[in-house]
Amino acid sequence: MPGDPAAAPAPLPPPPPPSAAAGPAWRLLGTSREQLCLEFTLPTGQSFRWRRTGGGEFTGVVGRRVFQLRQDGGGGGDVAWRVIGRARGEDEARDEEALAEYLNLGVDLAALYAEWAAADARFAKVAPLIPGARMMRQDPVECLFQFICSQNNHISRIHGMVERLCSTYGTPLPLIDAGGGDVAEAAARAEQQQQQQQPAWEVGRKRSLSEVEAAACATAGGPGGGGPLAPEPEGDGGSGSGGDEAPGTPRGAAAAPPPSGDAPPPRRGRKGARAGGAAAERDAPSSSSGSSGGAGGETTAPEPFAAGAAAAAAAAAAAAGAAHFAFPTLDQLSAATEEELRALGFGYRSKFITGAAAALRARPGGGDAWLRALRGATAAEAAAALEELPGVGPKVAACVALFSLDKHDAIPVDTHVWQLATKYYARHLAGKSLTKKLHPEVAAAFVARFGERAGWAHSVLFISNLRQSQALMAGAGD
DNA sequence: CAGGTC
DNA sequence: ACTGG
Repeated sequence: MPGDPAAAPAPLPPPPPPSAAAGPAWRLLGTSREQLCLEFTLPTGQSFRWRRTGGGEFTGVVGRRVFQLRQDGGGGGDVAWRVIGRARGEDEARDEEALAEYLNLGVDLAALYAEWAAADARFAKVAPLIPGARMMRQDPVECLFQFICSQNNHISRIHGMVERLCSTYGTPLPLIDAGGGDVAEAAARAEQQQQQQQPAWEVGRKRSLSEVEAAACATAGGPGGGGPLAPEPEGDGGSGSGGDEAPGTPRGAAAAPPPSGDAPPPRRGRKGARAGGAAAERDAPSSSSGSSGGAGGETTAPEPFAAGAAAAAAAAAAAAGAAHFAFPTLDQLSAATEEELRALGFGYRSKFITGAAAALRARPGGGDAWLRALRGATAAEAAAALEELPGVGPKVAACVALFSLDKHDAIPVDTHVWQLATKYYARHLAGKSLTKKLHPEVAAAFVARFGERAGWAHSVLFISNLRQSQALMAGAGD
């Protein structure tokens, strides 16, 4: 047990870098590491929209705002934040409110840890190594489509898919002109590091997540607290970062060379003809595109050019320099055709995306409201409703329920959670194989042990397992 | 062969 | 059965 509180490591730099760097000023969230650890929250599989953009710094989009977050290495590990991009119409005064909601800051995580530790000795043992693993509260639509993309997929690829979905169909988010005028620099930096991050959620990973963890959330007298707030704001200048100007993007659903392999095909940008950020600002108003009830293998082929237009607009904006995009709305998403998505590398998930978008839009009152209303439903109701959508099974449904619909007791059961369950929390299931019927049983086992926020607790255990396996692999030599 | 949904 | 490793 590395628990030596008094052993204050070293004098670490003060919380937020005043205004040394370019861009908006940083502000403090006022949280502790035990309440919020970015390293255990942002890149652990809940969302695929955050990327590392510097030492211990994360950049991601929340709603229609582009946030940057970094954890204070000193004191209690407060989180510094700022907004570097924002859609027109979004009130700056509400930035913090939006972030607080997204991070579920109203929930006292430390108190929950204490409860879970009291209820489970195993949790008590591993939890100190995984402080601040907080459940986020994402937008339901964004969460749903992210996890439809996640099936049968690796994290790195999911990241790419989600990014392509956003840059192709989503609204570009203009960077804030922070008076300084170094906005372009910030954009370039954020953009250049897009392939650097290494999420965790995946077990078989052989990369080292350890070093990164050590840097940010290593707590409990761990590795000297690392150097989170590296005093080197952004000295990294122009490392070319390779060609970002990929030629082909999805044209108007035309015949695009299917990127057979896994090579993440086109990124975005294509020819930077016009500096149009305005063009893509609209929401495809194609009202009801007639498609409905096609929940299955329906191939919608509404207006070919509508999709092309949306894609082209976003592509133009991207080429013009936009580096961040809001997740596409259902209207924007419905402009996508299966062929187009396949060309973008979504594979067989393409029909799930178009199918789910169509099915949602067919819901009375709109898919967005329909999904949001599930926040008021029971976990079982929400799961059942979600599983009506194409491409959504028990696992994806649980992810959406837990990560965006306030179903804090939902348990996404994948093979790793299954192992965890049969080994510790539902021994009677050992030996069996995971079938759809057993999902509820597994979930019930976790709830029985951890209570109404079992989903949150399960996340801590999951991350712990990742770390554990990685540590073993690192130590085993091979 | 591994993961999820059909 | 499907798909990417």
